[in-house]
Amino acid sequence: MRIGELAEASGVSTRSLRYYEEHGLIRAARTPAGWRDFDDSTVERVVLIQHLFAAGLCSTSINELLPCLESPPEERTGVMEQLLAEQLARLESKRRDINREIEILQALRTETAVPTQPT
Amino acid sequence: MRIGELAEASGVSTRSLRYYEEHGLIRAARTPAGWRDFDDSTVERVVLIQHLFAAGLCSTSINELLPCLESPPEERTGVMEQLLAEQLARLESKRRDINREIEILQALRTETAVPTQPT
DNA sequence: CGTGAAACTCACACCGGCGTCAACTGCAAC
DNA sequence: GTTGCAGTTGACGCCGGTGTGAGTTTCACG
Repeated sequence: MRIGELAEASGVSTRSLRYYEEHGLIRAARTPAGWRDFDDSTVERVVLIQHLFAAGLCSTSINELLPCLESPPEERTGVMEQLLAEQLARLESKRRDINREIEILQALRTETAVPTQPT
Repeated sequence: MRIGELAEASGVSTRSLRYYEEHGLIRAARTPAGWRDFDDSTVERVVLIQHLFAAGLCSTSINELLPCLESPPEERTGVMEQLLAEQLARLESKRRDINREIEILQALRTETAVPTQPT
C-alpha cells in the first residue's frame, strides 16, 4: 500500500510516516520508481506506535521496544523483558510524579497564600 | 539578595532565574548599578515555580496561577478558583492518559505479538 | 591601582516530533 | 501532450525552558 493509503488508514500524516521510516520504526519496500510500498500490517503497527508516543516514549525507546513486542511473550529474552519493564517503570514513575504534583496543587488551593512579590 | 545567592538557595540556574524574571514570574529590584536585587521570599516562590513546571504547566499558565495563589483561599475570586480548577483538571486528565497507556503497555507485555515487519 | 569573581545583556543552540514549502518525478485520465 | 494529483528528497521553522559563550561593567579585596 502507498503512503497516502497508510496515512488515511492509520490517521497519521504522511510526514510522520516518512519520519517513522527514517528512524527505523516502520519499513517500506520501494517500487521501481522509488515509491514506498507498505505492508498491510503496517497500519496496525503505526497505531501501536502512536500509542507509545502518546505514552511519552521517544522514538529511540520505541525502536528498542518494538522488536521485543514482535516475539510472543513466552519466547522473549530476559533483555526484552527488561526493556519492557523499564518503560513500564518509567511510566509508573511519571504517574507518581503527577500524583505528587496534583497533591501539591490541591494543597496550595486550600491552604495558605504564597508570599506576594514586592513592587 | 543577588542572583547567585538565589540560584544557590533555590537550586535553579541563574539563566532560568533571568528567564523567570523576563516572563514576569518573579520580580527583582535593581541596584543603582543595574544588578538584580531579590527579596528573600523569592526563594520559596522559585521552588514553587519549579513544582509547577514539573507538573507540566507552561510559564504562561504559571503566570496566571501565581496571582491566584497569592490571595488566601477565602478571598479568591471566582475567576481565580476557575483557573486553579482548570489546571487541576488538566493534571487529572493527564493522569488518566498515563493510566490508560500503562494498561496498554501491560497488555502488550502479556498478550499477543505484534506483526513483524517484512524485510 | 590591579585582579578576579560575579554580575550584566545579547544571541545562538538544543531537543523531537511534525508542519510546511520548494523543486522535481511518476503515472493515470482526458 | 498536458493536466493534475500523489509521490519523492531536502530543508527550515516551531515550541519553551535552558545551556552556553562573547563582550562588557561592578565591586570587594590585596
